[in-house]
Amino acid sequence: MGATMKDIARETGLGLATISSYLNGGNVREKNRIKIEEAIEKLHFEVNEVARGLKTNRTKTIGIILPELNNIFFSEIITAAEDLLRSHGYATMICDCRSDVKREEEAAEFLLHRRVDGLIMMPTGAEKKVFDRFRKSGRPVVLIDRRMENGDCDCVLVDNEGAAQNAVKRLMKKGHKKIGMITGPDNVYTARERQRGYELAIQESSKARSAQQSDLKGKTDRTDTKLLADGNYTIAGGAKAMRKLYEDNPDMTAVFISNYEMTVGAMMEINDLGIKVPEELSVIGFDNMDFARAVVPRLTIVTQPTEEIGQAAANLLLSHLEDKDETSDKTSDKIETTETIWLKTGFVEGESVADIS
Amino acid sequence: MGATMKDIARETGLGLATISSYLNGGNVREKNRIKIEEAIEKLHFEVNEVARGLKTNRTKTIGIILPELNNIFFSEIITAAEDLLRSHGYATMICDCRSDVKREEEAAEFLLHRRVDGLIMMPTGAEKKVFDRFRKSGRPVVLIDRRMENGDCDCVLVDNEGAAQNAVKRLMKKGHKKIGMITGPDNVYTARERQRGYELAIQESSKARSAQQSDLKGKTDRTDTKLLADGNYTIAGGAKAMRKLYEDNPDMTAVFISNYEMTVGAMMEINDLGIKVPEELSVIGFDNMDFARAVVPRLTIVTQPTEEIGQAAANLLLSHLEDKDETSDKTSDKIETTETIWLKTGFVEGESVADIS
DNA sequence: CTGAAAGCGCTAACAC
DNA sequence: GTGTTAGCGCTTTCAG
Repeated sequence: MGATMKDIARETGLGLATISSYLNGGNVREKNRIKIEEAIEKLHFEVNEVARGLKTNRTKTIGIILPELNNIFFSEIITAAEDLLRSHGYATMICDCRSDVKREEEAAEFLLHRRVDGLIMMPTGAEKKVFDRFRKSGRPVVLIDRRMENGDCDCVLVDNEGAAQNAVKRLMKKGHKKIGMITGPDNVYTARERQRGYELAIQESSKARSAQQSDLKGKTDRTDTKLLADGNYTIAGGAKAMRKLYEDNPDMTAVFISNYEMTVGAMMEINDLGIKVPEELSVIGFDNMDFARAVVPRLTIVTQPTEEIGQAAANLLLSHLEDKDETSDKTSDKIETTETIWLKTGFVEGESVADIS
Repeated sequence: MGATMKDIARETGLGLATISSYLNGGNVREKNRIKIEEAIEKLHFEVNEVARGLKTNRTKTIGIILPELNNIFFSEIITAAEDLLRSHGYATMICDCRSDVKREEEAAEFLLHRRVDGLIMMPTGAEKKVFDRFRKSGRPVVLIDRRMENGDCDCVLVDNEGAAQNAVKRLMKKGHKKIGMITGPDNVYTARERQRGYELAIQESSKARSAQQSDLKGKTDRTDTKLLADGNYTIAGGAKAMRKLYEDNPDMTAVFISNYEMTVGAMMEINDLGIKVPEELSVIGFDNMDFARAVVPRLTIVTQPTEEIGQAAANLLLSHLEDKDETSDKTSDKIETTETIWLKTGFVEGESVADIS
């Protein structure tokens, strides 16, 4: 098959070390450099990264485990991460676990055998032990989007709570008081955070009101559970939740939907019910600009900085990888502190929120 | 780090060949088998696929090059292919070339160095030489979606022409005569095919008509170019093309849009123009069920069997890979005939086509 | 069925 | 700087 270093050593009459040195950016005498380059050209030599990996115990490959590749939110993140990683010479092995915990574990096992140098993971339900074997063998792990329970692990997160709180506050500023929310499943980290943001906004406003109206003081206006409906982060769930909210709350003037799939579902249902947006109902959705722009009226949405998330994860990983290359083996098992990067969400105004103040 | 075969040989008192045989499914004496399994358990041994790859010259890794990971059509294909490949023990290295020919070449180079066993590629603009180096070194290549010009290469294609023709015919059956089409860029294979399907349908119907009306016989009714508008396969392009068609053809009653992005763009424009679908204009779009269902009225669309495309590509590749494992080295350079798999598109009825017959 | 030994293509001391 | 040498962890003859 392909020519090896030995071949080009023979061709040039030089030793293996010289060739290796050349290939790795070392100093080589000018005329030898030319000879080597000619031989490489002539023999179509290309380094065998597999052999190099065996020797250096570094595959220059990053594993990525995610719940669903076929999902705009994740694929945007991966695109950014893969791009950055590859520009640093790293390949990525992507494993889609279809939101299945068992498959997720298998994927981790698979990547472990492949000896990837590091792991980026958007956990489905993985327990700590799943990725702890990576870290025990000195390979860095970066979590995205969802935090582990006992999470002493690097991660890149978005301020879900703040984003939801902000969205709801904006509705309030436009005079909305009865605001519904379509929530995600309880067992998903981001879903809980977003719900908490909503609740904080509601509580804050009721506190402000009770401060003004002294007669109401002390009376705590808790979240009205009728205004919450679980949409399970799916299209069908979002549609069903929308209907429920609408039927249970005739006086609701606005709804906040906390992920993209549910936003699609809710819009379908809104259309089926013949509700006019924003005249009869104001809507704030989540993620995916394209969809928001294709709907009538254009949707006001919370956006997540997918590109930055992917880049942040890749950079975090790369910094660990490069650290390790520099420090000697003796210090490599020093206790590393974990880092959490928080990124801000965005907000894009459409025409789906009415001012009723 | 991890234990090696040597460690478990020492632990069990057996030779390396026995361990290797066990690991590769060979026959091992029962009591030795147990000893080996215990040692593996105790030492947490796991095969090093990198070393194995160096020895066998087979990395069990497939390279995938695609124009855009962040695209539902491609990501659905990849998801299916990756799934199947991984169930056969193959990892996938995905390279997103951002629809850039230069990046595409770099990706091929990159994967070549990584010694992937095969390549799945959805070409952006790659010339034959880009992947010919794979095939020269005996590694199979499967092309998806777009055919190469001088294409003696395995590929998985969809009957774009037939799909477009069928869509237009369905419009005709409902009484539509002035049917517009939003086309893709000339230099993309699928765009040309879809346009040809449209033209065939138009020509066929005019022939049928002229057969009935003898006075028109011989008068060839060619495609009316005013009814074609290039949308560049993008959202913005689709919107612009929609507007042009609408302005140029006051009597147009239906439009066929030939990819997903342009469908989104066209819908945006249709909404901006205040056109009522299907009362004033019938619409047939392309790809992406979710979008079709979220729009009012539900869109009638042509669908592509993305899952099957991915599976077909993976299977084609796997069949070559397994062939090679079985034949001896002497026969491995036999001339292989290339195979092309054609898949049928689907059609999902929505409520965006009116019967005006 | 099992053991010994060679070697895949590369890097990394170590001498010169 | 450059050549020599010894492996990285595995598979694979070849004997026994």
